[in-house]
Amino acid sequence: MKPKATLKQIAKELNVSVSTVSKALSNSPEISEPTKIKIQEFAKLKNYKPNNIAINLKNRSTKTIGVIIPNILNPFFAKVFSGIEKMANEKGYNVITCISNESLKKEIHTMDMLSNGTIDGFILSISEETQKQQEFKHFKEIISEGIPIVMFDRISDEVNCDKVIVDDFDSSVNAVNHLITLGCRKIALLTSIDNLSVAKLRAQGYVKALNDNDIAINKDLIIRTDNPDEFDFRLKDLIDNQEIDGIFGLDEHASTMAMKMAIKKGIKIPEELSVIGFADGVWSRRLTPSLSTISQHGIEIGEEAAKMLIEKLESKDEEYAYRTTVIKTELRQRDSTRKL
Amino acid sequence: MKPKATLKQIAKELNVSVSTVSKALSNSPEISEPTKIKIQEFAKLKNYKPNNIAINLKNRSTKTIGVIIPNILNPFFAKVFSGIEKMANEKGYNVITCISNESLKKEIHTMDMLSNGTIDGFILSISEETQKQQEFKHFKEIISEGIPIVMFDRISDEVNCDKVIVDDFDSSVNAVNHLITLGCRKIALLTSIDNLSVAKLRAQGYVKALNDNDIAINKDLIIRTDNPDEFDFRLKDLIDNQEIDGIFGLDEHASTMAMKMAIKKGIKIPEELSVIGFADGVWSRRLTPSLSTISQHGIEIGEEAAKMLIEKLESKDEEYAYRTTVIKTELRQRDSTRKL
DNA sequence: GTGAAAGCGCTAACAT
DNA sequence: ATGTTAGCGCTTTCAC
Repeated sequence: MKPKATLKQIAKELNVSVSTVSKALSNSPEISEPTKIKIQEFAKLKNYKPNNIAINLKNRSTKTIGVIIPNILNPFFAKVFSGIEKMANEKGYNVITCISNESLKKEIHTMDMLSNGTIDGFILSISEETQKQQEFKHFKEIISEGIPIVMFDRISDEVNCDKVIVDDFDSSVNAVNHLITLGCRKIALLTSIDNLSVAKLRAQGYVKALNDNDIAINKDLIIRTDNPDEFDFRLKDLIDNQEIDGIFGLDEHASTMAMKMAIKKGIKIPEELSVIGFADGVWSRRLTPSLSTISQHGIEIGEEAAKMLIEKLESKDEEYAYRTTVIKTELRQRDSTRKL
Repeated sequence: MKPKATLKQIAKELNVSVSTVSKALSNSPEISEPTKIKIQEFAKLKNYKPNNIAINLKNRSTKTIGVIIPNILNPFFAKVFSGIEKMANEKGYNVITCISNESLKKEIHTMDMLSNGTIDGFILSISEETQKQQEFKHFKEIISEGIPIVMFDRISDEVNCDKVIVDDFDSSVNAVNHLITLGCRKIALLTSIDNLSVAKLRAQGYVKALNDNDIAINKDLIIRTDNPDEFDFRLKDLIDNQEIDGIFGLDEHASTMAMKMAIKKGIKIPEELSVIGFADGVWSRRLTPSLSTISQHGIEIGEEAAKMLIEKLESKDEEYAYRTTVIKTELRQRDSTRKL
């Protein structure tokens, strides 16, 4: 194992000063061609790589973004993450990733660990526990320390920062309207993530669409909980005892469990029951029948968030207004909904 | 936005020297109680956090692990990643993640970018392109620079380093034996990732199991390709024209597409056809019927890889033998295979 | 008990 | 064209 080459060593071996080496390697015109070439070749020979840590210390910037994701096993977050990583890389930034596991404590701990010079800014989606407890002090503190934050998907109006969101409300109105156009009148609203801000917005969209179409809200067709087990239990009851012709699922668990139970009961999809759900990733296509989805363009969300953060980091403006970008969803009609 | 507190500033404001502040904050017994308390309280007031970059420079260690993952949208890798992140965090390490996107060039570029002091070691799974081209020079170089690597899942025998793998061969023998026990005799072998080392091992297991049970290999029941479109095309042909009673899928695309096409053709699963596939994540449970899988314990793999790397980083032994850990898989019987 | 000084590896303003 | 110096923020040895 060769010892790592440093400017100092190279300088000594070549009998020049450290600054000469530094300048030669950065191709400064101050240095004469012959010495430049000599130094550059020697450096290559020694496999010299400038120590990034030293450069970071000097620049007081790390070109590194801290990303905090509630749960990487959720394909939506995986997509957003890959968008962030892609954009960051293009712009020459690295990405330190932490998974909050929906825990407020881990979120706070992570931000504390990284906000000491390790990263230049954060991109994050608020953990479930944080949203439940409405505890946002840690975000505000970080921002007041001059570290910019970009929030995506699960945001808080209480925190002043850049945001990238999905038009959850409009998407839902649109999706439920689509079900109604297909002839559905008894549309169930199902969610197992009711504690999240996005679920609330989506549920409001459902109400709006029904109202607009003069369809009465039937509470018996609505399951809103944040407990998957309770959800499954109530879902079974709903499928067994209620008559429905449409399902609007606010999360993947809700829509897929509903399809599974309906198929088990012998209900024909889409002939007797149309299903639309929020979902990401490749799996909705693999179901039989494939699931019609509201797709959230996670990669774009990630790219946009990274772009926003990097722009902020690289702008010298102290006065930089906070922006909120909305990424439109797309209704992907597959085989769980009838064709018009 | 408050200016960041540094030792120097605190020292000046308190009319003491930098080293006194440093010692006081690290609770050194050299400093008298009163000054210690004064300094510590003032530091807390100013929200002082020691600059990590400076500490890294001093220690010539970053407590950061570089992770390179071929594709985070694959739930297996997402699981491994979450295992790595969890263990790293417990041990006080951060994780810089890059996605190679199955590209050799990106893999090389990433390793080059990070091996300049940014990270202490790597955990990675080799990209598809790298495996195809059998190009491993960059790994060897990094190792010769003294930066340890732990490879997982997709590894190369050519590279000398710690490894964490799955017992792909044995798992396959076991899974195919299970199908045979269920009475299957015409078992299809399906894969759309045939270029990967793991697929080759899994295919060998299939052959072994058939041989052991004196079942002749029927080439018409085997699809091995690395092109999903070609796979789908050949799969349709196979389902339409061959008689099969079992399917062994080496990747998620293969098993799920096979189930989808079989259901479409009216074949009853599991009554007429049993399906087992390698798969991770929650989705195999959501299919109808739910898919019986060989589950790879991705989280454990990640945890083990992180543990290995950190042990290596923290051991002063120059002579540290390379280890290969095998994580056993588990056959999860669900509804796509008959019960005995 | 406190402080001065050196040094981690690098850059850049300022000599020579 | 090359070298000297200072400094990024911190720790640590050595003086006082």
